[in-house]
Amino acid sequence: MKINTLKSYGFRTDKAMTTWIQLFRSFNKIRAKESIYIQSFDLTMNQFQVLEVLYHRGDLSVGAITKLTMGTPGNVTVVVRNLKRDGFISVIPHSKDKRTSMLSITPKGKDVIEKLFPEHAKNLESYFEVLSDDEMDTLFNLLRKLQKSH
Amino acid sequence: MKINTLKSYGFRTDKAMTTWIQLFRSFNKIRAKESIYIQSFDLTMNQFQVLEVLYHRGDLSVGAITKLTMGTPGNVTVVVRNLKRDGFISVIPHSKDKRTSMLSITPKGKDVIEKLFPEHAKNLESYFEVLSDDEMDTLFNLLRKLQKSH
DNA sequence: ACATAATACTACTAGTTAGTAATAATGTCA
DNA sequence: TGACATTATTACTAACTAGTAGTATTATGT
Repeated sequence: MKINTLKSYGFRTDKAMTTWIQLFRSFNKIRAKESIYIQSFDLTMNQFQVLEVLYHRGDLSVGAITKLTMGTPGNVTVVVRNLKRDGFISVIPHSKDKRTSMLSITPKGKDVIEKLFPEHAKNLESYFEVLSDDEMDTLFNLLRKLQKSH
Repeated sequence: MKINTLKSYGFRTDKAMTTWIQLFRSFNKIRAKESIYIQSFDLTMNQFQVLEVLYHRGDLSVGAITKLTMGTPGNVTVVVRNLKRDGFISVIPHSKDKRTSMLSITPKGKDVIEKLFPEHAKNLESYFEVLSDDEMDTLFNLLRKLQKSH
């Protein structure tokens, strides 16, 4: 058993790495908790995300969902297939462009989102409880700056 | 096509939700980019994470890796199986406790980490380029506070 | 008409989860 | 104390979901 000393890669690099680790942990902890809540409604996080975007934005193509959920066309296809199978969404063929079609949330899909969303929102609020209003604003702005820069 | 108005769930709840979205986007963008780099060495992000922790911390059990990588015993088992198959790690049985064993990085595994890590670190640095030293400190502290509170 | 672009799918591999098996540690009582 | 039962720990398996690379189909531009 040998411990390799964690060598330094320079001031800014080390700073970026430790910040990245905190970002990773924060994201993971919150997502893991919400995942458990969402699964009590028999949805995976990916399925929830697709359903939620269809609920809030209206009918969308696979491509549009891909962009909004930051997925890839391949995995959205799979998630959509499972949502169709379970009756949460339906497909409306496009009249002109035969490559694409619109996906639409069904009453069953709407129902489950309406049931789970308010508590989902409350859960998120509770995870951020430790931060003051100002701190949350600062965090929001820094993350936004980070995220927009690439 | 019907747009459901995004209703408000209250000041703090809305704030938490928008901050969560930024956290999600920041994490995803960085992870997606690094994933492409890591894959050019024929490793998935999960495989890289396990290998990296074995490189930096020395031999570990599945349970220890699970904690350090925030995974679950089941998925670490699978990742470890693939790393074994590809010759990146080897298994040392525990003398006393027959339930567990130690995992150890092989020379081949060490080699690939040493090849990819310096540029990985530089990549991370570049993603955080847009933030000043002070901003990065603030971001680090806020994320740490968030992450430790649950 | 031909080349290029856009769209989403399929097939394959990896990851995730719930449930379980194996082993070890602890408790109970004669 | 020793035998047995109970509980805890550890990690695996099986079944399902997600992710990726490559491809087929349709549309658009020249």
